[in-house]
Amino acid sequence: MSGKTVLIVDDEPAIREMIVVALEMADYECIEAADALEAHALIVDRQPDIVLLDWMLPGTSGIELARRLKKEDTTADIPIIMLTAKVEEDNKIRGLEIGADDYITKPFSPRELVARLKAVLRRATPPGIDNPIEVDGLILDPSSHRVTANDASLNVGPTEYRLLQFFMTHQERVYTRSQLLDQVWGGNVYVEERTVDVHIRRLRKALGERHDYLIQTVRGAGYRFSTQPA
Amino acid sequence: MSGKTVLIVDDEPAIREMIVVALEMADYECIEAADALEAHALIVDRQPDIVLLDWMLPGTSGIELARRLKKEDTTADIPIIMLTAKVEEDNKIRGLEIGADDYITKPFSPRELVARLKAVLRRATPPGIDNPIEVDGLILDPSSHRVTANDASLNVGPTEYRLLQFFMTHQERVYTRSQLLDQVWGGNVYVEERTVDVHIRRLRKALGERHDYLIQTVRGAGYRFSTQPA
DNA sequence: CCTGAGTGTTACAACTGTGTGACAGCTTTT
DNA sequence: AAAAGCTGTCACACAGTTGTAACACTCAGG
Repeated sequence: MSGKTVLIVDDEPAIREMIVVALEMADYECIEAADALEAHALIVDRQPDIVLLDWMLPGTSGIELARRLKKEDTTADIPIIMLTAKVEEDNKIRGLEIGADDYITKPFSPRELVARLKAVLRRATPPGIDNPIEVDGLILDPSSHRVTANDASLNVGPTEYRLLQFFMTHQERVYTRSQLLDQVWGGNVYVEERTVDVHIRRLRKALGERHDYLIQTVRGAGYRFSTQPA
Repeated sequence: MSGKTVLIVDDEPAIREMIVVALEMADYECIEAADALEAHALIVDRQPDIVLLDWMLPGTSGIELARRLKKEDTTADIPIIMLTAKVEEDNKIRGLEIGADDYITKPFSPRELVARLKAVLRRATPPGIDNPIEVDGLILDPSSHRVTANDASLNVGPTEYRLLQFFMTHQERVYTRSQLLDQVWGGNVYVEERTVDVHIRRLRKALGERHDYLIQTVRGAGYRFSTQPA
């Protein structure tokens, strides 16, 4: 039915096995890795649709791997769900900042896992080399690298384009300035957070009055792309 | 109190009867099925909150039914507790057992059964930070940082949002102003207790007449979030 | 009916977060 | 080499938010 491939990265064989069973029942194809290196190789090789990544790994930590994946163009679009052992607020936030698309705290039920997986896969539009996204007449077409509204091409700068693409593939969710810097600018650049504001402004301006409502400010939190007018 | 519906699937009428008695004493509504086919029909028809599923069934085995339920979207979210006759140490079997949301080995005490049931049901709707919480049409969605009623976004300020989130994850219990300051404002700020009153007022106003009954004053004690109109 | 404590409500000044335009350094195009 | 475009940062303007005080109201007990 779905046939999606899931990479499970955890050093505990028992946990991997449990997840594999749960996911195979839900008709996912599973591949496994015990450490970050093996995981990285498998990701490049097999290009899974999503990665389940344990927080604690021997050697390179899970978060380190996540950061690296998000940095490389070929892997940046693969959704990541972090598995964390304890309920750690800091970890959660750090994980999301780095680019994990969701996180689950152990212990979790297989049902919960599958539900989250589905949600993330639904949300994350596949790397869409040529998968135009359309929202309320606004069209972003990655294949032609163009943004269109009412058959008229909009003049959108490179950064604004990436920003818009990220937003359109991650709608209805708030992102902090920090998260946006990680996701759109790419993890390890040092840029002021307020810079995001400026590019948001430029993006809104480029979208015009017809569509600028899509980029919404969430005071004290960040920004959100939503079709529902705030 | 709970009124949850439990489907009991077992081919032994005596065992079903024992379970029914135990669960009805704990205020669960019970429906029964003797085989997989009957069970499947009842699940689709009655949408129970949880399924108690015997491992060994005539015809289609219990695990077969479980797999099918998890595959179909309309039933995948219903938790399953497996009843197994023997203790199987084999990893694969254990994995399958865990593939359900919990399992119990016969013989078991009624008290244990009820305890497991409660635990699974509690996990089924985790008060997780990032799952939307819904009460009487009022929805708070942390991922989009939004409060909605009747498909319309409510205008809730940052502090009111945090306050509401705390209340919705801690319903049916009174909190003093001091406790609320600790929990919502964060332990070490010096703020007058009466400030809580003002934000309660703002929150009520934001919720509107439709929902402001949820925030209840407990004279001399503090405030409470409850679905029962005081 | 009166009283005092507890709570609701409003107004407001200080504060904080965000919008906006300008600008200098850079890179790419011409 | 010049022009055009892009980027990041800043300063200032502006609007939303916050905590507090003041006053109005409610409730329980005498």
